[in-house]
Amino acid sequence: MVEHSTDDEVDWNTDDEIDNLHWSPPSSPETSLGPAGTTSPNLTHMRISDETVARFIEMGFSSDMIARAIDETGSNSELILETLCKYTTSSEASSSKSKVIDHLIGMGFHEELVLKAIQEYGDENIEEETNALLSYTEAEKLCETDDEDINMNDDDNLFSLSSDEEDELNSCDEDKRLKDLIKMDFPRQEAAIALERCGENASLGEIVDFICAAQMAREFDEFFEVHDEKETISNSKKRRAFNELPRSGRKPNSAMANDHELIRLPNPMIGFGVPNEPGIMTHRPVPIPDDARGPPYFYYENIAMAPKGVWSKISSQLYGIMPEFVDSKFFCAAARKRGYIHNLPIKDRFQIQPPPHSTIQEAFPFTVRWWPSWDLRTKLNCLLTCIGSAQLTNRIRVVLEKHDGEPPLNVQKAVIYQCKKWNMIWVGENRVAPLEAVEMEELLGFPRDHTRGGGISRTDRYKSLGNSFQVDTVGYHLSVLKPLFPKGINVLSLFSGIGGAEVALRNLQIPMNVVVSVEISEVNRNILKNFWRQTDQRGTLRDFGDVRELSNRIIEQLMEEYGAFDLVIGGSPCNNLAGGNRHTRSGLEGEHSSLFYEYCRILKTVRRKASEMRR
DNA sequence: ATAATGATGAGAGACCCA
DNA sequence: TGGGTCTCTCATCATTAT
Repeated sequence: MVEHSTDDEVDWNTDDEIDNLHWSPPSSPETSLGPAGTTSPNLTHMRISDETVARFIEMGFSSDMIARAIDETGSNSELILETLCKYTTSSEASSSKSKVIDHLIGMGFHEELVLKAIQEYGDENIEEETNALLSYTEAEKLCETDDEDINMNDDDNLFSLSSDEEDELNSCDEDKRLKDLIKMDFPRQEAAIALERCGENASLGEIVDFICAAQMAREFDEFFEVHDEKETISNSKKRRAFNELPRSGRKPNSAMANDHELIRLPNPMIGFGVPNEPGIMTHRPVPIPDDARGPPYFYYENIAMAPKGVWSKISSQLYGIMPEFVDSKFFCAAARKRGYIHNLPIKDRFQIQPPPHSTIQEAFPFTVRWWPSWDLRTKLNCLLTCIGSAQLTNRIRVVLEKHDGEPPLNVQKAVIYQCKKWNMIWVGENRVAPLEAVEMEELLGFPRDHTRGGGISRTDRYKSLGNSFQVDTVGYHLSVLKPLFPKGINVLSLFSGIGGAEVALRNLQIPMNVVVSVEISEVNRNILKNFWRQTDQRGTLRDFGDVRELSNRIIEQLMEEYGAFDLVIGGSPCNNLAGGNRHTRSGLEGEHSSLFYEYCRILKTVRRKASEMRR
């Protein structure tokens, strides 16, 4: 056995094994490793006893919250309990005012309103602040509506609202169309909005269609009691505000030069809320525009950490709806930071039961025996498409075996760096290993062996899993569809992959009457077909290869054959957006990621055809 | 011919501290 | 508040093995 080394004695730069293999992180290895990002303190290694932790868990607090409370208060169990209670009652886990501000701004509220709310309610209670902000927003909407109502009453000519001379030139034609619509018994206000939204070139039929779609959408919203009718006029203003106003002046951003670089990620990344965490919202801070309301509903997904400007561009192409950024670490034991743009209601979401294990140790109990006390991870990083090499795990074993007992800090740091980088877990004494595919399936919420067999190679299996949805996260968002479609749902699933959307709907027990799936990979299509057969689905599964070959005509034919789609769901390729891509991170216009525009094309075709069918 | 393997950083947000 | 540092990221490609 090699003699124990001190930190000073170990020189990684002169160690042939280490130096040649680029073990150490690029920055200074002397800095202490602290829990950050997706990692949090391992409860079993904290200063308080396991019994105390177990007692808190029995009391219903999540391990994440407990870890955070310990972080903040130290080892005094009474203080920890007090802090935990504060979390649950005050809905605020962060003591930092700036974090609160960032979080609220990340939700989509304007900074001015956030500061006002903080001033009135302090920075301790996000729930009250959220309510206050919603009140402000509602009040603002009412003012805007009133203003426009007054203007409209003051002058019968709708276009006297605008000082823009160009509008006035067109006012005669639009005025005639407005009168036509009123004669058709449409409310004046709705007709005016429709005229404004559809533009001067829209036919009367298209405007009528717009109004019908808006009315139908409102009926759904009323069902969920999430929408105030008076907000309609202000939507376009809200959208402009969302896209154009600086979202915070507190943190100057060099990239704020244009409109497409203003969307910021919320911290914590919980979107409109996640189970077991404070801050669940029942109203969107920025309402969905009339022309984007469902049905049909749509749900779009891509990576959160896309290059600057990408999400603004995506949002602008999808009716200006604000993305909901969620990290799946709040749903399972692995991080997955993603943005979702959808027009689903957000009230009364529920989690698929049973929920997944929330820590690595709970998900993979066999690792606990081998997990060293100096590896504080409780959550894995994002599951990617590649795994760590066998050689790397061997090097780690060899180096650790040189040290009897706990290795020196710099060795620990180097090992942890590699474990985090390659998402490896402890499977034996001094032995780490990348996740097995079946373990990734479990973390992502798929049935065991969902991707196993049927002709897929091991490499492709990892690739498919790395590209997939986290089922529980998506399922939580889709759960609101369950009461809406008790008799089943027609789904258009684009970029289906291994069928994350389908698995989520199945877990939610929402019957799938028809699923039209579009997926370029044959092995992935086969995986979905196998799932369909294996789960005894009664509905119809149709599959297509390339989205570019799904012409508008084919879409219309499918809708005539099966009826309108109720949900269009999919995440377009992220290859050209992902941070791990060294070669072709060319942004949304890249070879693969530009297929996003196919999603938009298909969605618009589906919505247009659906409205025609309604008529 | 197909599958497995290992080498290949930059970009951007989070965090820390003066 | 701003600058420095830490941290993480739905990957691609050439080479080697099967």
